[in-house]
Amino acid sequence: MNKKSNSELKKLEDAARAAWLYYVAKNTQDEIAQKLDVSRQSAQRLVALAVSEGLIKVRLDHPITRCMELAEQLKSKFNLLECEIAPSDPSDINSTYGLAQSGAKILERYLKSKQPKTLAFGTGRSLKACIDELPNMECEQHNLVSIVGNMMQDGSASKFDIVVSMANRVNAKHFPLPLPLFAQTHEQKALLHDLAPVKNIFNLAANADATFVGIGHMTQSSPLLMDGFIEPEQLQSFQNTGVAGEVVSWLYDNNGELIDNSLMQCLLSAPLQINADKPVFGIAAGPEKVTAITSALKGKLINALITNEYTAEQILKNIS
Amino acid sequence: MNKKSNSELKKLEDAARAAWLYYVAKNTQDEIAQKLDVSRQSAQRLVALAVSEGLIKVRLDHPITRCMELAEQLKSKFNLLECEIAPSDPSDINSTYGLAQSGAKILERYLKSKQPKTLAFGTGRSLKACIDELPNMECEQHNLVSIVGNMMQDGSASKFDIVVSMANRVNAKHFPLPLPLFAQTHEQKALLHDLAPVKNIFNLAANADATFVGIGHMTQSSPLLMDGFIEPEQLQSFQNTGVAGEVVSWLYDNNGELIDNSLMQCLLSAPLQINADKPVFGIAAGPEKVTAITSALKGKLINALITNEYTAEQILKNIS
DNA sequence: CACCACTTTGGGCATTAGCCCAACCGATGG
DNA sequence: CCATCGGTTGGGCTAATGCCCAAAGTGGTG
Repeated sequence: MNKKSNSELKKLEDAARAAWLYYVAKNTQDEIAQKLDVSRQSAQRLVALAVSEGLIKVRLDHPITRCMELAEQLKSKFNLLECEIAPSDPSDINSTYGLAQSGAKILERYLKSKQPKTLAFGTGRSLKACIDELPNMECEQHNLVSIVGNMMQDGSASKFDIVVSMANRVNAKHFPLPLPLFAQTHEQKALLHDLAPVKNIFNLAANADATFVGIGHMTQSSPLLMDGFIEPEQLQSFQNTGVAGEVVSWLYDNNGELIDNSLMQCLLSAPLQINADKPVFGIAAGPEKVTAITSALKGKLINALITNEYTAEQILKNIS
Repeated sequence: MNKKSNSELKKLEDAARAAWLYYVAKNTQDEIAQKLDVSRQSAQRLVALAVSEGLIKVRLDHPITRCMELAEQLKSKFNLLECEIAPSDPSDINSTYGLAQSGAKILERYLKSKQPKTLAFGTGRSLKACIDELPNMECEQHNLVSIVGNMMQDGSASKFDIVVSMANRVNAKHFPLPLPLFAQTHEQKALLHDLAPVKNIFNLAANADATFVGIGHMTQSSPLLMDGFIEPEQLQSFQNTGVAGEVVSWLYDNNGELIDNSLMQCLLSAPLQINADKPVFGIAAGPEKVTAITSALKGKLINALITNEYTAEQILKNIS
């Protein structure tokens, strides 16, 4: 995916120049146009390109009091190791702007460590968005481990594979889990889990310094359904049998108790490991996710949370 | 030092919110004003406050960033009209790969102008490499002038003659300087400089819209020595008498002061003309060149610079 | 070489941002 | 109670920005 043609790279370089002049040197687009000898409109396009290509990262460096209070409350209610709340856009509760930046900030903290760290990752759109907010870094000392299979049924790699795209960006050793999401049978599952590389990956994951997972919900827009891992009828049956959400595809009920059914018995994801001092971050926000997040917190499927102001408020309202 | 009154803190928080809505959630200031229930102007002030308080961090995630910063530093330290820094290959500090492209880009900017321009040129390998990076163009409106003799002692044309090979490529009117590098005597120099075509060329050069020169260093690989213009003993004596470098064969010391000796008195190159608004670009890079470039900058023998990242860093380290 | 499809360019225009300034507010002291 | 003063507010103006669209350029194909 990093295949950019030479002319595209050249253009990106110009875009970076333009963006630098614009954001860092505070030039107007007119001035940039002069300096790069292009028209004003082209300069504008270059700046826009730099932004849309993600060359420009904006970060807000202020502890917004309200968010900190919410974080504090959630931490104490659910005994969390960490909790980060991004501000919400009050007029658009569905917006997850900001979540990615907050997640990236946490990730960066681990990545910047000189000590080698092992970080484990689930899947999900929010998680992917965090990766996209990471700067390019050199982190050869760390290990990135996938705890959920990255193969689609047809053998292609999942487009939400976190570990690979993250490794591209931060240049760390990475261990994608070369398995589909579900096995066909119990026996196959046992077989696959007995493979040496898989055992090694699970072992790394079990001892990871931090784990980052998305939290899937069970409405019509459930990620499992959207990405074709389950059928609409299955989703319906999950909803009917009280499934509240999923974490690395482990389904759980309203109390966060893992559900044991035939599907789960074929699930190839690493078992969820929560131990006292290693954080397992759930990353999710939005009205649809509130129940799923609340339940995951109740069942201690996660012990750290990255969400936004709106979602945090709803979670606290849910349990009070 | 962080003594902020309560109301100031409150204001900062609003500023943070406004800035978040502006930069992260991409709201317009009007929308922010509505959401925070202030006037549009106040919203603008809040955003400006957040920026000036450093709450907003903009990062540009592209290798070119470093180059732009270095260029800015050099420009302000030496009061340069222009400065272009090409990225260096970190694993090979000697490589001048990229320098030629950067130089060609600047040249092209002048050549693309519809207005007739007069461009003056010294000699040098780096400069030649820039020419080789130029695309073929039709530039009949421009004049290309040589400010250094292109004749070898035996009457053949120097292989580094810039103006001729450039004219071949861009099809512009050109004025090679039909003189050797050095005259035999003062009298001969006066005679040659009095020739009408030479006077015309010097006149054009003195009023050139931009001048491009290489920067020669004084180690064993000095271009003057390599090309047979001076003898090893002369080089040795230059080194002993504190010659730091040369620009169009004008020798100068560590402070960029021109050196006056018998050889210089016979030098036929055009005098160096630096005036406030016409750039004289020095083009050079590499560890051997650092001292020569630094001195030329100090002495204002050049007022614009094209070099690479490594060299720029060394220059800045040299003078700090 | 002409043709078509696709991209890039820059003029024109509506929207947005930045800033000056007069009016206003509220605390303080006479 | 009023005068003063530092600071804040929002009207109004201009510069800057973002975007549409027609036109020019580019590259691939028969």
